[in-house]
Amino acid sequence: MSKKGARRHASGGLTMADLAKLAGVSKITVSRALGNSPLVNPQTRERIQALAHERDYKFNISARNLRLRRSHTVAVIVEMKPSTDRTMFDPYPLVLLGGISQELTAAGYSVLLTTRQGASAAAVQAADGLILLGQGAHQDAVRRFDKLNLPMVVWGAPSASDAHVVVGSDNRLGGAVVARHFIALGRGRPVFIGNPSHPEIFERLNGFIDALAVRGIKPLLMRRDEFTVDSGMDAVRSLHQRKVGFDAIFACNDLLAMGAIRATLDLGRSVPADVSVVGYDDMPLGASFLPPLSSVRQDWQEGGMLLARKVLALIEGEPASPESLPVSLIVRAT
Amino acid sequence: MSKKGARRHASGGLTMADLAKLAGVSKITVSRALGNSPLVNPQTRERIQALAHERDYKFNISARNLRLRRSHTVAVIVEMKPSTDRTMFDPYPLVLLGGISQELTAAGYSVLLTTRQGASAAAVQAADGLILLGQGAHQDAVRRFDKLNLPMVVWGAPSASDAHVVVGSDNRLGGAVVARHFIALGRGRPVFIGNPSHPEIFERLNGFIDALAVRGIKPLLMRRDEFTVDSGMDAVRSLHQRKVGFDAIFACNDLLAMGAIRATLDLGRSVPADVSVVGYDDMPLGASFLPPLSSVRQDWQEGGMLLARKVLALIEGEPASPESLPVSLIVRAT
DNA sequence: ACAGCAATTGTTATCGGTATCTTGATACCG
DNA sequence: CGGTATCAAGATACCGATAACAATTGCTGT
Repeated sequence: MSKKGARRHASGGLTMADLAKLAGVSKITVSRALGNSPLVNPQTRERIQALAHERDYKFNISARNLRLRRSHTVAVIVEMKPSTDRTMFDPYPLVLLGGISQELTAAGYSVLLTTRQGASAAAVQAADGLILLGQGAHQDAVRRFDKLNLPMVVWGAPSASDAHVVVGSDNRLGGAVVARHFIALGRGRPVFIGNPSHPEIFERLNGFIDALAVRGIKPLLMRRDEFTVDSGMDAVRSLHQRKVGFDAIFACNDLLAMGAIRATLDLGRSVPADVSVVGYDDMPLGASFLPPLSSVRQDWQEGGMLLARKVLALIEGEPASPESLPVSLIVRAT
Repeated sequence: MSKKGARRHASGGLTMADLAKLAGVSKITVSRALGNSPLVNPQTRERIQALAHERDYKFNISARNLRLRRSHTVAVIVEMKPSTDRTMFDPYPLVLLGGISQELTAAGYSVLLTTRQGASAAAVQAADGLILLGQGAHQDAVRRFDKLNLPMVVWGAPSASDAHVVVGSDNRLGGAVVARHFIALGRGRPVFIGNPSHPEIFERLNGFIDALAVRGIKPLLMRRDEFTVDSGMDAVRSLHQRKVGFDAIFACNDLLAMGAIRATLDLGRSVPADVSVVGYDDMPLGASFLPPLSSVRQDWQEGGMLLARKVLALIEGEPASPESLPVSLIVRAT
C-alpha cells in the first residue's frame, strides 16, 4: 500500500544516464545539452532536448544541488503563531511575500517558507540565504539564525546595534510626516495610539514626537496593545472619561484609527472639523471608510522586492547595506 | 569579491567524513549516531553528537535528499499576480498557508512557496507533494502540474470531472445556510451579489438558489466582479435606480456586504429592519462594523491543515479523498 | 606534411550522505 | 568447549548530477 505512492515519486523518472544511453552519447553531453552549454553541437543539443521533452525527463534537483553546492532557494522565516497573533491575519506580510517571491522567482530562486518553530526543520540549512519577517525578529530569533552563517536580511526597524542588513520602511519618517501634517493644520494637542514596544511602532512614535517638538508640541501617548477597531474606540473613550482634550489622533494602524474615529463621532465631535485622524498602512478598506481615512502608506511590495534583491546580492558575495523605504501620507477626509 | 560570500556557503562546514576522522570512527557510524539509530553504542552516539554540536556541524540536506530520494518538502503553488488581484491582498490565503505550514512542519516537512509563473522554476520538481491554492486552479493550471506526477491536493470547489483530491469549504452549504436564514426571517425578495464565474462563488450561488427554491423563492443575481466596498455600494444603487424591490442581500464577500449596507442606509432604508444582509468570510473587521455584520465563516486554518494532511497521506502512499469543510453562519446585527 | 588550434565529445572523480552486506568481538547455551 | 545469537562498527556501493581534464576529429597555416 505504501509502495505505490512512494515509488511513483522515487524512481518514476529517467536519469541523465538513461537519456544518454537512448541518445547514444555520454551523460555529460546530455547535461550540457540540457544546460544550453555552448560546448555541445547545436544539432546534438536540439536532438537531446527534444528527446528529453518527449520522454518527459525530469531533472533531479537534489543531485544538482549537491554537486553545485547551491540550492537556489531562499528561506523566508515568518513569525506566524496559530494564536490570535497580529501577523498571521494581516494581509501585509503576504504582500511582502509577494514582492519577495516575485523578485526571487525572476532570478531563478525559490522561496522556502518557514515559521520560527519550523525553522529548525533542517531544510532551512539548505537555503542559500535567509529573510526574516516578523516584528519579534530583532531580539532572540536573529541570533539563532546568525549562526547558520548564511547571507541574511531582516525586515524591521534598523537598530544601531545590529550587524545585519535590515530593510524596512521609514517609520520615523512616517511619524514625522503625520506630525507635519498636524502642524500644518494647526493642531496643538495630538494623541498617539499604539503599542510602542514594537520596534517599528516605537520609531513611528519617535518620529512623531521629534517633528512635533520643533513647534514645542508634546503628544499624548495612549498605549494600546491590540491593533483592533475596539481597541481604538476604547482609547478615545478613555481619553474622554479622563477629560483629556485633543484635536488630532495618530493611530499606528488603520483599524485603530477607524475605531478612534467612530468613538470620536459617538461622542458628538466631528472628524475632521474637531479632530484630525491619521492611520497607518493605508489598507484598501480605508478609502471606503466613512469618512475616508487618511493614512500613511508603505510600499510593501517594493519592500519585499528590496529584501529579495539584498539577499541575492549577499549570495553573490556583493555587499548590501541597510535601507529604509520612503512612506507617503495619503490625505483623505480625516 | 564574489568569492567571500560564495565560499562562506559552499565549504564552510565539516562533513560527516571530517567528523568521523575527528572521532576516530567511520562516517557511517557518525551518520547513525546523528540519526539516533539503535545500531550504535549509546556512548558512542553521545560522544559523536557532542562533538558535532561543539564543532557546529551542519547537515547537508541536499546530499541526504539525493540519497533518500525524498526532500521532505511540499510545494504550495499560489495564484499571486502582482496586479490588482484579489488573492494577493486577501489575508485568507495567508491563514490557509498558516494551517498548511503548521501541519507540515509538525510532520517534519517544509513548505516551498511558489507562484504559478515561478512554478516552472525547477525546485518544485524536487518536492514530495503539491498543494494548489487560488481560484483559477481548476482550469489549465492543474493539468500542468498533473504531469509532474506528484501527490497533489487542490483547494477549491470540487467538480465532478476532476480526478484529483480537492479540499474546500462547503460553499454550497454556505449558500444554503444563508437562504434558510432569510426564509426564517420571512424575507421573500433576496439578492445575491458577487461573481459566479469563480467556481467557489458559483457554488455559493447554487446552494442559495436551491435552498430558496424549496419555498418557491427566486433570488435576483447582481453580478459584480470586484470584491470591494465600492462595488457593493454600486450594486445596491443600481438596484435602486432600476426600482427593483429587495428585502435581503447575500453578498459573497464581507466587503461587498459592507458596501451594500452602506448604500442601503444611504438610500434611507434600515438594516436589518427593511433589509437583511449577510456577508461571507467573516473577516475580523465585520464584527466591528456598524451595524455588526452577519457573515458566513469558513475555517481557513483547519482547511490548511486538512490540505496538508491529505498530501502527507498521499505521499505515504495512503489513499485520500476529497473533502468539504463545514461553514457556520455567524448572526450579528444585520 | 605536420604542428597548432578550435570544436565536440568522453572519462573519471566528486559533491555528502545512507543502505546493504560483512566482519569482529563478546555473551550465552547446551 | 564448539556453535550461535547479539551488538557494534566498518567497507563498499550507490543516489544523479557536474567540473576538470583528456581525447578525438577536422581544419588551418607555412
